[in-house]
Amino acid sequence: MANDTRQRLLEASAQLFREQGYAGTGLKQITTAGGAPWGSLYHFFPGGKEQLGAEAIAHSGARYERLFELTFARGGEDIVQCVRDFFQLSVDALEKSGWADGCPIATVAMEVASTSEPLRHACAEVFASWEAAFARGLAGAGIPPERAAELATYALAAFEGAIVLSRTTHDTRALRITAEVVATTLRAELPAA
Amino acid sequence: MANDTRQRLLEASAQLFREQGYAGTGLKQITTAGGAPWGSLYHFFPGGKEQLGAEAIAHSGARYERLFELTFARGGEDIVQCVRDFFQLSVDALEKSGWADGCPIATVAMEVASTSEPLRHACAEVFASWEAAFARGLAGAGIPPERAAELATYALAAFEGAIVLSRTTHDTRALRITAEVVATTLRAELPAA
DNA sequence: GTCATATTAGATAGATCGATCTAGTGAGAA
DNA sequence: TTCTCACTAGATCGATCTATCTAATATGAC
Repeated sequence: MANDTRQRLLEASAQLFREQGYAGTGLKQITTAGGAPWGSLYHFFPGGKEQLGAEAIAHSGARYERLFELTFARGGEDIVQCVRDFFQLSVDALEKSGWADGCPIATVAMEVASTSEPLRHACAEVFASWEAAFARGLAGAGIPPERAAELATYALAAFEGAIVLSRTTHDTRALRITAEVVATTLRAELPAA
Repeated sequence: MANDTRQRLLEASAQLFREQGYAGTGLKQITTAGGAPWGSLYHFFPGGKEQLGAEAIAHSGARYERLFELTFARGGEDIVQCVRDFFQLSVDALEKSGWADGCPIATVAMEVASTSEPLRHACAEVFASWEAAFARGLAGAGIPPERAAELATYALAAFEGAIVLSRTTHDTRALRITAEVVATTLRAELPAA
């Protein structure tokens, strides 16, 4: 068909929501950024802004999950180094984008937690998928599954919070420090080699 | 004077920004929630929404900093228990408020990081003040000042991220797990008793 | 080629946004 | 009292928001 308008709208939405949040991004801005005609927006997303939001969250979530798995797969056995690598990806992304590209959904997640149940739920599912991917990596390194799930939640929380701090302060210090402490903490949980 | 209109506007702003974010909160909603006449808003805050936002951030930040210091003071020597207590405060606040009261400024911080330099700076200052308060507590427990500053950044990041997860999932699990891991990590850094 | 459908085009509605303005009210100072 | 000034009241402005609507135009099936 050679028509990727829908995809462009989705990616423009994901990028803008990531930077400016949900309420702070207008549909007009999305169509402009996506190079899509206004009429197409409600054609592809008849549910309006909320549908666009939900799909953008899921889209960003799935892409980031692949990044998780790719990082863990590339790291092989050394799970601690994988964690460090993943933090480093965010360091690079923040610096490269001028502190715009933090977590793809955290901004929206906080905004909509008390204002839109469908969007909150979409965010919760994404976080759960990331936690699961993280937990698989930790379990693969020999940590008992139940403990791996707990540590995945912890590591994800530390990661998200470090992004909040680094993006706000325009300084990667929080991400770098948090990466080291989390890496050390996780190493201590690994089974004796 | 017996006129606390300005204060009511400030507190209503702080509460609404905390729940719904900056862009998602209208000035009309603020005056209504604060029981203040529309005309008063631009009388007390001639700088408009941005001034109101900056002052609300500083207001929330100072109040939360006192909560930090109060928790640390009450805990006496046992810094690890202080950390646990502080996480517990958030657990209680989230449950009591129906998952509305998370971090007082995180939602706004993420939103404005790429859209308003004055507001971003206000958030950065608040985070710095919390880190400093945290670091004082850790240093008071015998951790070398430089390391205390690092651990404060780490603990604050973990705390913020856990709030993001708990508020989004409507489950205090992330906060509870993160509190335990962080507490264990910090205990290992304390000088031998 | 013809027809049905998918997509685009963009005007428009109706609401709400932040901000400004003038007029009015009220309490305390002189 | 009378004056002054902090504060309130709320209409109003232009911009922007989401959403809907009708036409026009492509596109692919047959």
